[in-house]
Amino acid sequence: MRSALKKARAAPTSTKARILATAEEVFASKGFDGASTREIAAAAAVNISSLHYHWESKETLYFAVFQNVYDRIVEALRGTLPQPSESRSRHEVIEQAMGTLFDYFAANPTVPKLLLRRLIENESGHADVEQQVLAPAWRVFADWMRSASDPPLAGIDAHLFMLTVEGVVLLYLVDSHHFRTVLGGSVHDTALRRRVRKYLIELVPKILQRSRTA
Amino acid sequence: MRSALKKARAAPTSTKARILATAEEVFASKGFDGASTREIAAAAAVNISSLHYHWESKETLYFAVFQNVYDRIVEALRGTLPQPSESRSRHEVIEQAMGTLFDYFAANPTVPKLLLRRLIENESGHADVEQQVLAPAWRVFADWMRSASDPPLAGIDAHLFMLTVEGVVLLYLVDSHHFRTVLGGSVHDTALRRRVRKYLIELVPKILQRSRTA
DNA sequence: CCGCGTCTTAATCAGTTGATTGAATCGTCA
DNA sequence: TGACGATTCAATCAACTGATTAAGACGCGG
Repeated sequence: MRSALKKARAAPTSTKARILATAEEVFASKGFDGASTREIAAAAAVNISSLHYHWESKETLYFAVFQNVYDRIVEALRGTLPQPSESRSRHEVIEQAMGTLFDYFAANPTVPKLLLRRLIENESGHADVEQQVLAPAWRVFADWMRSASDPPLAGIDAHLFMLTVEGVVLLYLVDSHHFRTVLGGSVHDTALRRRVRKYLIELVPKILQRSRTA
Repeated sequence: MRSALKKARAAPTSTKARILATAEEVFASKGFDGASTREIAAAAAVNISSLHYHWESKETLYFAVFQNVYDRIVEALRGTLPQPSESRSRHEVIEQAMGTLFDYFAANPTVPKLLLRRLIENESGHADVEQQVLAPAWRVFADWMRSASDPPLAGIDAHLFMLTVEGVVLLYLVDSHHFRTVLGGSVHDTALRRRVRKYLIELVPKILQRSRTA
């Protein structure tokens, strides 16, 4: 698991960055309640006091992890987000966004796990993190979708579409035993990953089609 | 939250059943690590000793909850599962299964939360529960899909299709703050639920279409 | 060399956790 | 009445939790 992280991003230099990266891994695999500060510190080869030196509490560290994750997602998606003066075709934009999202999640296996975890947590107290970082990028895309007036985008509910895409990509990259059983292998195996990636990208135009019965 | 449960199934009579139902709610909203046996017992208005009288440990209770949930899902889906001598059209079967699944999850809000939680947990130790209860029903459907040789099902990867359906339905019914923000309301509001339900059912034939670029 | 930010060490705090004990109580069925 | 399963009660156990304290050590720029 350490190797996957190294491949995805540069090894953290400072102690603070190393704790943050380790906390991301532990929180992703065990959740907030399942992970203990002592375990995180131990996994990062760092004293617990160092952890509390940089962050006020476990909760602070937890949301620092998410802040960091969201920043990286937005950065990864920045190139694919449509600009006001945009020449690419809709299909190009959407397929590229889907592909980028998929590749990023595949290269950073902790991210889909964390996002899915956050999706189930229901304390609305800390919704700010998503609101401030993720929502703006999301809104750009939704506005762009709505403004495209000719088929095949017209008549499609932008909200439902994007939640579907978001959800499907997320789900396929949570490498659970259930998915491994059904798919007959890990999504992080090269061959299978390519197949799933192709499937998901080809899924987008299908979803965007008008319903025949509507 | 208690009212939704009452609507979905009859109020549990025995103490054991009441503990099980309460544990399902608490585990669904707080997860295994986040829930304490004391809290479950208190919520069920029962002494902790009663809990340990019926179940050996917290973990035993946890998987008893899942055993129960899986049984109910299979039972709810039983009527929609295609029989060997089946006269209904493919579209009918699939749309009915999708609708049934959606309605059951909507009426039992704890279920999608639990399933999604279980999807992230990565200790493969207790995969047996799913293997024994859920996998058989799943296999019936997959075999049936594969055996349907004429379009529009031919050429579609049954595994990827079913995981997609499974995932999308699950995700839409986890009533997270994120989804509430994006959708502008709870999925458990009647009007919105109807819209999402229609969208999802109409999604199925789209997904099943052959890719134009394939 | 001094000072400052970083980090370590070790000890300790009160609270919660899952689990167990042994005795007492309740209802019901024979 | 008696026996038995179900349930309660109060107390206790060791282990772990997040967090804090105070003292010291390291390295680096001024």
